[in-house]
Amino acid sequence: MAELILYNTLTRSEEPFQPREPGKVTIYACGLTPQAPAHVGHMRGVVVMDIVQRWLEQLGYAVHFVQNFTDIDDKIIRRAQEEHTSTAAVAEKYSRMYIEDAHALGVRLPHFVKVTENMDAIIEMVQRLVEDGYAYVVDGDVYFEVNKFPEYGKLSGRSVEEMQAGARIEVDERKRNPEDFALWKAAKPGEPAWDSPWGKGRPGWHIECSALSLKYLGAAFDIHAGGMDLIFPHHENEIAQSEAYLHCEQPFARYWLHWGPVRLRQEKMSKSTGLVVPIRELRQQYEPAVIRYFLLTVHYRTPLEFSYERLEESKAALERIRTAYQRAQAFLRERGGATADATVAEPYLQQFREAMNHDFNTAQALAAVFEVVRELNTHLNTPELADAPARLAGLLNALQWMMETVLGVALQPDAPAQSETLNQLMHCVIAWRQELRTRKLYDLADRIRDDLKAMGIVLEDSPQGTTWRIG
RNA sequence: GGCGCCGUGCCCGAGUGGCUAAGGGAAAGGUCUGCAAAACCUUUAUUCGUGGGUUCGAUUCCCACCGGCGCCUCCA
Repeated sequence: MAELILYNTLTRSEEPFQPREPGKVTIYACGLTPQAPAHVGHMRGVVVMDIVQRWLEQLGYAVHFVQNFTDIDDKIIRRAQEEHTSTAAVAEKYSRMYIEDAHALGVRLPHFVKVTENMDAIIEMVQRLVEDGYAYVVDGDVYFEVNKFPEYGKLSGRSVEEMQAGARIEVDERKRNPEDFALWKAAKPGEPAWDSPWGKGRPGWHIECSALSLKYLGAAFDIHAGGMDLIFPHHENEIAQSEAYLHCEQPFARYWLHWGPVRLRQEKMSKSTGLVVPIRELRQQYEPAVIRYFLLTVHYRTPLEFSYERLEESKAALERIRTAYQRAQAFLRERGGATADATVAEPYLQQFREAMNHDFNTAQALAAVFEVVRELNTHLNTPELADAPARLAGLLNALQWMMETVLGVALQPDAPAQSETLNQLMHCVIAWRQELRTRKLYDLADRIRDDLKAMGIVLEDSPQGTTWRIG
């Protein structure tokens, strides 16, 4: 196994990755509250985690990846009231949409878990925190007492004193310290509620991720991931309550991975500001592969500025990769295939692996992809080298592995599937048109080309013959 | 106010204490070609926000300043 380096928010440095258990990786990512259609910012996280999972698998690990749905909270309750339906129906509706969007982007779905289906684990955890003196009960609410956990602030790099200095938290008289946070909230009339030792209520936001990750992955699982905006307070609180629960004998998670925000007009894309591009909407305009490519052009921790100009650039860049891929495929098809020889591709594969091993640097990995593309095109342009189809096949395999297997970007556009019949038909059409060109009947030859173009089939003439591709 | 991140060519965006500062998009010129498209080659940063410092040597480390952003409240 190659040495994977990843950036750990907890230590603010890059570290060699060593899993809890050899050969196995456990990952937990905070999912979303399904109460509105997902936007591009959500999808960035989804795609980043998909890449992480894919690359770990390429390194030979068995990956167990769990993600939650916060299917009960204030916003869902409000939404249910607005839509005159139940909270369960709201959560179900938007969870489905989310899964559908993720699936469309070529994401391999994680093991989803829901809060409402794991109430027992949550209550058990809160109960133990109360028993152990880390939490206290007030009027049916349960709060975690931050002062009981001396390491509070270690993830986000802030201290309780600092936070009190800049206090903007509204003071709740019933809390012992302003920073204390709710583990359990007493039910208000008309709200969905669950029985607990403290009366009817529902979990606070932070406790669910701790309870679910510990239940499904166990203490000291490998990677805990989420958007950067979750570092404080969400992940800070998760650490406090989880490590308190574990009696500070084990760390909660070994590595903390956070992806950067997507911005729109210099501001974070977020529902609260209304600056949002729903992924549904974007999917109407761009095929999933282009959206995915766009998300991968920047390192995952860097903020990504959303713009249609950038998407157009991504589209053009992907087009370049696909053209080379299809030209090479067509060439090999004509030769009846070849045994792959990977020696030409190996330096680029090496470059690609190094980039991915360095904290999943997809932007850098794409440079290797384009080196392969150039090499492929050069081979195709040079008849004497083109006599080495084995090397072409090797490059083609490398390209396919990089783009499709690892990055998950489809090299065949969403178009009618290429069938053997279509291949044969195109073979004939090209032969007929060649005959016309030989007889200098260019009007007819051009008309064939134009008509096919209108159907989405591109013909390209070169000294080595005519090739076709869908595009 | 506190904590943290960032500022690289026309645009986007990797990166490193010293090797030609990746790659993509765009533009211009060339090659190929019946034309078109694609492709290939060349050109667009003696320079990496500004000013100091450390060092034999800094875009890369430290400090200050300017500019942008994130978090401190729900947030992917």
